[in-house]
Amino acid sequence: MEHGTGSGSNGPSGSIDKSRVLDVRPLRTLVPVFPNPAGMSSVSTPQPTPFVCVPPSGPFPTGVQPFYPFMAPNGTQQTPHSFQNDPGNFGPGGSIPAPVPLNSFRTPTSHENGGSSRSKRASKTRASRPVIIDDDEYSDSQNQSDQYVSGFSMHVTDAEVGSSSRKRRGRPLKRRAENGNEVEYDVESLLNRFLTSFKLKEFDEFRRSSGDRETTSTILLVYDLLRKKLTQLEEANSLNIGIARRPDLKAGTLLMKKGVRTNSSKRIGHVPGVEVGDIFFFRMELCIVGLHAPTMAGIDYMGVKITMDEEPVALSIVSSGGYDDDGEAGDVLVYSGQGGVQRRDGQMFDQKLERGNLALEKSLHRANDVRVIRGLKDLNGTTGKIYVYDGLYKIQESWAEKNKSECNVFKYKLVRIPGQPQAFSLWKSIQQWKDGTAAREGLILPDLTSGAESLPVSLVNDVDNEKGPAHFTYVSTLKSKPFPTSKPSLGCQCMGGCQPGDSSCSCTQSNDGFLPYSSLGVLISNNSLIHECGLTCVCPPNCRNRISQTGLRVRLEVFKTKDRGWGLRSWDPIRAGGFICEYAGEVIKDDLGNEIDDDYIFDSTRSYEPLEAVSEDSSDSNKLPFPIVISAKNNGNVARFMNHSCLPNVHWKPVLRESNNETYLHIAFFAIRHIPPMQELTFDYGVVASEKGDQGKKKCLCESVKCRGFFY
DNA sequence: GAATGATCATTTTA
DNA sequence: CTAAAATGATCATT
Repeated sequence: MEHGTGSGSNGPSGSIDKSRVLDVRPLRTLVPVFPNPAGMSSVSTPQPTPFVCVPPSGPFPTGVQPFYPFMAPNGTQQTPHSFQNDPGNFGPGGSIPAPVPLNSFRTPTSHENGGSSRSKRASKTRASRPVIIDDDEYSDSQNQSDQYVSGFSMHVTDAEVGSSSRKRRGRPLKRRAENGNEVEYDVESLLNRFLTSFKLKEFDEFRRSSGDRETTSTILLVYDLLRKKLTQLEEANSLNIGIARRPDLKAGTLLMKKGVRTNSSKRIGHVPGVEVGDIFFFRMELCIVGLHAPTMAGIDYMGVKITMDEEPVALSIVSSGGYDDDGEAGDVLVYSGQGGVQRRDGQMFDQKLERGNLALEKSLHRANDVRVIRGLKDLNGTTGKIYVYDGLYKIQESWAEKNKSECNVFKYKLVRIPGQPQAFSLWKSIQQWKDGTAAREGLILPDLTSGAESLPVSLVNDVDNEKGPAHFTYVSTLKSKPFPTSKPSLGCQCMGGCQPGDSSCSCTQSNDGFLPYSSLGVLISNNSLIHECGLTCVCPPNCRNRISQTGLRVRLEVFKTKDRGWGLRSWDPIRAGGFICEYAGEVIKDDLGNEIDDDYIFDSTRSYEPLEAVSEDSSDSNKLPFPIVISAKNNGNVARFMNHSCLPNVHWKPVLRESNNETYLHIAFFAIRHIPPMQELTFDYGVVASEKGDQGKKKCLCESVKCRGFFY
């Protein structure tokens, strides 16, 4: 059966000439199907697209056949195993197969009502369902309903509405409903506050269906805020519940329901507002920016009209990173199809050529671009994944293999389109620098801190001959002078480290009742001041509330920039809220009125644009208690190399550590957004009060869209 | 046929 | 390790 699939009916040559397939570029002719904002090609950006508007000469020009499964484009047989066992998908005896009929794929309606109308309907469905719980359940779950009061619940929960078999009996319980509504209002109003302050209330249909850089970054920021807030609330409540919840999904659902998403109209090729190399930490993040719509499935696809018929084409895949064998350069990916395993009992079946598998097969023959998102193990977190957008690939071939259970599994070989910025391959290089199998080009010093930090910091120059920055003494922490406190602090008594939801922890209380860091050590507090545990606290050094005291957590490198002197960047990915470093140096007195002539100054008294328009502070105690000016000219750490940007990816927070009658103030830097490896770390130096005139003003080279043109 | 409701498939996350 | 989660495609029904 190796033959017969192609020859007779496949046109003159009997095999597909790959170059011709590529030459035809069938999908270019489909451009009208994917309306895009002017100037935004839906197809691979680096490719020249001179004939975008050429009318189609037909859906299947000569030499390009309709779909034959498992025929490689070059005509070699890629069908090692028999498929005729599956009469549903293949024609008898290996003749022309009959895949799932194309008309079974629903026509996507015009893009404007495609996504949004459906989601409207979904929410209507939910809202209209009665929430009725019988008396027994109510009394049984008295405790639970108390949790709703103290904790949070978005609405009177999908879980109850969706899965309870008891929901139709009994009368609605007012009290329960009220409780639920009250709580719903809390999260609802929280969300509304976010949306208002980020001006997402009047999020228009255009930005919803097609994004841009600012839109995606705002949406991701709001998602992160919301997710963190839900995490915080949930953790504080976990003593009561003790069940794992999914703040990532809940935050996503809330935003989706509000229509706060972008690129909701599906498209082939790049997604506006998402750049090759961007990283994500949750599948939901991929959904809300439209990079990959399914929340769980690994293959995203859409129906594409081809004259009368419609066929699915693949849009993007998320590789889980488990069993992919990639090429040496990281530009090849072998992807396994979906299905074939019963989730309940783990029983395996042959995979079927339907859904995503069929779409990939079609995309192989249509030669359209497929976005690839690489899922990698997060070495920092224990279980988490990092998703790297690795740009566009083309499917080169497909075949089927038998797995251990003797079931057919589809395999798709994807090859990265050349000319795109480095993404996944960069990760591979970095790994090699770390394990010593490859040398970092331009390396001057393996560790400029000479062991002063917990991790080495490389000094690298791959742009010119400068051998390093001017001499300074590396110190890992601020020589902070204690400030007297009004109230003596005894410190907390958390022997095993501070835990969320512990109302007896005095450090938690100082932070408005919530620990400012998540279990992964990521900043989740929005307060403008962080109270960490101090000398008199009994908790151990690895306490979650001592993040800024525990030294570097990411592998940094000081590097020579093209035009801004030395800069700082990270070999490791940093998630939003991740701790980077503190600002070390000497606290300098400015009250003598001395002019500070120093390029290594941190000055908390400058005015800063608030990062979050939403202030969570409940009291004045969370305001910066005293101004601080730090010089890192003679003594400093990596922070002194961080350049200014008007659109920064790092921000600072004042951190207080109290002990007895003294308070130590430190300045800690955290990631504003997810930062991919090797992206320069920058923060906003702030603006000097106007009465000081233009002194110290410098021309800004940050090149961001928000650039003020100068900095201090 | 169109509109709607119900179910299913997917796999990540804690 | 297991359970639970959300979306969108598909199926079923009106």
